[in-house]
Amino acid sequence: MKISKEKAADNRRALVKAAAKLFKEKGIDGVGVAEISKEAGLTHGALYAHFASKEALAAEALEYSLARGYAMLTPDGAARPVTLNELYDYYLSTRQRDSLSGGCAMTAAASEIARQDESVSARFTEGFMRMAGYLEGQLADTDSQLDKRERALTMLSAMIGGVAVSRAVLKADPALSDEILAAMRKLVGELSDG
Amino acid sequence: MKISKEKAADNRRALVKAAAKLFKEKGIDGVGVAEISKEAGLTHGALYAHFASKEALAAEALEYSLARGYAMLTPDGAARPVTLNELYDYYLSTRQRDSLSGGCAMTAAASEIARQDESVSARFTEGFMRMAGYLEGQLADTDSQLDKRERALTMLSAMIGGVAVSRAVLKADPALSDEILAAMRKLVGELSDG
DNA sequence: TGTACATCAGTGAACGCGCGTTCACTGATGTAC
DNA sequence: TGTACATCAGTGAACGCGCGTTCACTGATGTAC
Repeated sequence: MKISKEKAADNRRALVKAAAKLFKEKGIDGVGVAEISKEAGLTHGALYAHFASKEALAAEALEYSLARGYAMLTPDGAARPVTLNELYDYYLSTRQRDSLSGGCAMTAAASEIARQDESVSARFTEGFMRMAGYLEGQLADTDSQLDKRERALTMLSAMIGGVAVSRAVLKADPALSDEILAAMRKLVGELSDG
Repeated sequence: MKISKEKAADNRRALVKAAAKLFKEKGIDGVGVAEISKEAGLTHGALYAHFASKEALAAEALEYSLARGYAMLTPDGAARPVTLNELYDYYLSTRQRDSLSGGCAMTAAASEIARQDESVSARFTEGFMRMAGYLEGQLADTDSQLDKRERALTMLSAMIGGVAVSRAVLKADPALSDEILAAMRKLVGELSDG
């Protein structure tokens, strides 16, 4: 049956949201279109009325996740201003580590992006630079040998790596996992405001 | 036909080596047992004479990769002693970034490990701590607020994240990719010897 | 405003394909005599 | 040392299954008159 334009737009959004959640949780290769459609309350056929392919959906889902993440962590989108220390606390919290589906898409996808093609890499790069640019603008002067842009790029990469490693060791050594998050929190604090 | 014990052991090693290479290149979910067997010059049936499952092979392949990486980057195994600066130069080189199959397994697998089960997480954790322990022992005193262990854990996580991000943005922005590696090299240098 | 009908989002069966795993079989190896 | 035979690594067909994608069909929406 045909559906109203409004409802169809809702369904499209539901597909992107479901894909964003499941790709972070299980990886792009780890989820099928059937599961994504089901999560969105549709059948897999409907997915192809909105997206040319699974890959096109992946690119849009990544864009959605990164936009959500940016809005959550910066004053532009947040209900109230977020300080850099609050951003670090959140990003390097056990809460964000423990929620693959709710956490940052850059961490969840980091090592997988290199294997996807350029449309996905482009979305990742935009999201990464948007966040790095924001960070750079907020950083204080320190006596580091690195300038603000260098610090912003390395801090964001380091946090992504820190959470990824923290997640990777979690099952085998939870105490080490916590220790890595805490140490990384100290490091970015030091890099942020000397 | 039956094969000599020596040849069978060779074949087993070839399977582990092929799996290590292909898992790094395409991810664990991204390669099939048929492709691994073919790369090793065997059929998929032979794989099951040596390993209980694809997952058991994955755990052993990860262990193999990490042992190789450790041997390459530390004096214990290397033909000649390797200094910390040489280790950083190698790890954060475009050469290692550009070779998924030849590079470090921790970077290639980082965000995928969290989705595998405990046998894989355990191998990752062992490899990570072995390298972090070596790094800690080699670090100089600095005026950082972080002690040596904290610096070793964060430096290794940061390098893993740096290479992963550098790879993720490579297709979309090669200059940025180089910039991230160079900035991370400066950061670990600063953390290493003040 | 009421009626006729074209549109098209969504359904679900079907496509070919590759997945991980199993298993009956092969035949050189390696052992027992 | 030579012969008979048990072993078992490796082969390749077959298993059920889920993958991404296509397509004929449905029927409420939304438009034209």
